[in-house]
Amino acid sequence: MLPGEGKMKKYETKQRKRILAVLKEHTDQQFYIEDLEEALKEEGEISRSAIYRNIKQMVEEGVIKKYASNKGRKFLYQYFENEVCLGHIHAKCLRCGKIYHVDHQVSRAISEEILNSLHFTIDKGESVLYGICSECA
Amino acid sequence: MLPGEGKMKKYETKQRKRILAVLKEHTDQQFYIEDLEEALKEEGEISRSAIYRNIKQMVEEGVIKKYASNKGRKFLYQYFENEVCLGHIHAKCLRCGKIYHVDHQVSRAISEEILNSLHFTIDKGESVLYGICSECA
DNA sequence: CTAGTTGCAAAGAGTTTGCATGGCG
DNA sequence: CGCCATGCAAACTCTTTGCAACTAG
Repeated sequence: MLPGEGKMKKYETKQRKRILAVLKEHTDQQFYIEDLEEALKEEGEISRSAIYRNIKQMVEEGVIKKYASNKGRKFLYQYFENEVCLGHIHAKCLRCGKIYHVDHQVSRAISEEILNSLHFTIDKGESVLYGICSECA
Repeated sequence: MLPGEGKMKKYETKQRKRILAVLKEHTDQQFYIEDLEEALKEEGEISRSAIYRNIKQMVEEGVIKKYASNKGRKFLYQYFENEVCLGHIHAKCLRCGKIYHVDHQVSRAISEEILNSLHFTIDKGESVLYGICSECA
C-alpha cells in the first residue's frame, strides 16, 4: 500500500471477515449500512458501530468505495476490485441499482472526448453515470 | 408545468426571492445550505427552516437541482437552467467545485457510446463526471 | 381577510464517539 | 498478555416538522 492511502487494518476479526464477505459476494451492488446489517443478521448480528468502523477502515484502505446517494442522506458502499475497476467509468441503474463497468476502451474514449472539448481530466473512479440498464428498460 | 412534477409555489416572499437570487448569481456553483445561509446573512438572516423549505420547494418545481456530496452528509444545490442544462452531462471539478457543461454534441456522443457498448440509457441530468478542470490542473 | 410562509424550538435520521469488556495475535 | 476491536448508549450533525405569529395577494 502506498503511503498516505490510509492505515492498514491490524486485526482480522470475525466481524470484519463477514462484512467483507458480503460485499465481495455482490461486487455489482452498492450497499447501505442497513442492507449490510440485514444481510449479516442471518449468521448473528454485528453491532452498528462495528459495521461503521470496519466500513470506514476499508474505505481508507481502498478495499471498498463510498458513494453518496441522491435520495436520502445515507451512503452507499461497494467492494472495489482494483484490477477490474481502475480505469473504468461506472454506470448505475436508477431502477435496479446494479453497477455496470463501462468497457475500458469506451471509458478511455469518453475521457478523451471530455479532455478535448473542455480540457477537463476525468477521475474515472469517482465518476458514475446514471440511467436505465437493458434489463430494466 | 407537467402534472406530477411537484407543486408550484404560491407566494413570492422576500426570503424566496433572495435565496433564488443567490443561486442565480452563481449558476456554475453548487451550494451547501450553510453556504446559502452565509451568503444571505449580509442582507439580514433567513431562518434555516425557511431556507430548507424554499429549497425543497424549488427542487420539486425543477428550478434547482439537488446533488449528494461524496464527502460529508450534506446536500448540494444548484440553479438549474432548463434550456441550458437539459441534455447536457455535467462535469464537476473536485478541486474548485465549479460545474462545467459538457457540450451537447459530446454529451450525445457519450450517451450513444454507452448505449452501444452496454445497452444502458444514460439520464444526462443525473450524471455528473468528476475530475480536475483546466484552471485547476 | 385567509391561506401560505416564517422563525423558533423540538423531533428525526444517520453517523460518530467514549468507555468498559472481549478477542486476535 | 497487550493492543486493538466490539457493543452499548450517548453525543453529534444535518434535515424535517409542529405551531403560533406574520405577510403576500
